[in-house]
Amino acid sequence: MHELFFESFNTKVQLTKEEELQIAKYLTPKKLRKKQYLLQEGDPCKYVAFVEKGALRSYSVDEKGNEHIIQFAIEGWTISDLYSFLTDEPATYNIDAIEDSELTLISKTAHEELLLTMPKFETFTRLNITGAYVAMQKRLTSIISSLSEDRYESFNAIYPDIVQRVPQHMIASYMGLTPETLSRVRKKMVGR
Amino acid sequence: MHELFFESFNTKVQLTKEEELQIAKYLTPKKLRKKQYLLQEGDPCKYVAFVEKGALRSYSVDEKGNEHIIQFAIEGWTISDLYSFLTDEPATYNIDAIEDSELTLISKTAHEELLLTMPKFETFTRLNITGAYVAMQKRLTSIISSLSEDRYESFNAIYPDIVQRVPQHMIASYMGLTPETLSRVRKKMVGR
DNA sequence: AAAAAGCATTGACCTATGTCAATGGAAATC
DNA sequence: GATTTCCATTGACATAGGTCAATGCTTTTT
Repeated sequence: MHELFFESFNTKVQLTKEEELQIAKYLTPKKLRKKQYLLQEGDPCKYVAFVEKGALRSYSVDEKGNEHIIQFAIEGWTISDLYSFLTDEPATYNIDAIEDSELTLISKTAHEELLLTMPKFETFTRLNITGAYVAMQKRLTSIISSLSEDRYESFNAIYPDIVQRVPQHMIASYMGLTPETLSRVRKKMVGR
Repeated sequence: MHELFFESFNTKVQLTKEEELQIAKYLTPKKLRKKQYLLQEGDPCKYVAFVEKGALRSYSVDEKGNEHIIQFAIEGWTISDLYSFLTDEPATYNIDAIEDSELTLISKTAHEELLLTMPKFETFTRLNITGAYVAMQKRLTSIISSLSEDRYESFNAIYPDIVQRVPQHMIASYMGLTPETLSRVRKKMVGR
């Protein structure tokens, strides 16, 4: 239990066995079946979830009922509605499982206590959020400056595993395109 | 010197006078004239800059020579090419001054030493990056799910000061639109 | 095994945004 | 104060992407 979580932790900040045990007390394992929600829009987000196994997505739903995928998370990734988690405001995103999944949950109180008592946890958190920030900035840059064709190509190059595991219309949603448009973009690319 | 920097620091993490003096040793003031570069694409990003006065932008330039603004930074904000700063890779963004500006710079070595020696600096850094992450996620969400008209309206509501100070074509660039399109969007909005 | 649901593709058509060029005014520079 | 540069706007036209509807295939459910 929590194997991958600690593996990931140790590659960023090295822990002793005692520290691992100390942190483990604050962690909750959770299994989620495909399509089950971890979080629904309007509820406060109570957890940060680390994916041990499976795949999840966070997404918003607009007035017309269209879903817009904000983030995918597969093994080794973290997912949450961070704004809601930090402020206790109602979540603006939904999070659900794309595949049957196993998670390591960190509750808000656990998160706060760990930050106060374990400097290494704060470092781990800082490195995680920094990495997420840099990744998101790259995504933003490509959205405002690249053609959809190039964006799909680079998504394929960076996340081939996600392309394999996730239905194409979700990739389209993540890219801010309709499924039809992504289908046509792909068709155009085959030629070359 | 560094007044605003410490004011901002203290609202996030309270410092003693001694700690302020300790940190101040690592800070460098810098003035930048309008249009001067703080960073040019290709150079390694050596600083994180806190804006004491003035306004800056970071932007990328695509193959066609079009500029795409990634971020604005006015008084109290921080700007950098974080990926380049952390990895020493060549910067992919340019940063320049939109107005004559005064900055507080933190060099890479200063940043590293402060993180190692001052837990409060790590907390400050973590809170900053977390806030920046949440803000950027909101921007991303609105780009992939809102009409340009709504996006401009909400940009106006959130950053009225930037709209006042920055030429409209830069707002367009930030929104991923051409100046012509933003001009038309605005025209359509006047009616209502 | 049969039925239902989910998914990718395609066509016809529509809308938003981009491109290019011209204009006039404002601001910066000399 | 004159000149130049920068900037926002507008028109005509081109293109990317969205919408709606139909089809056939695959996966899931019963």
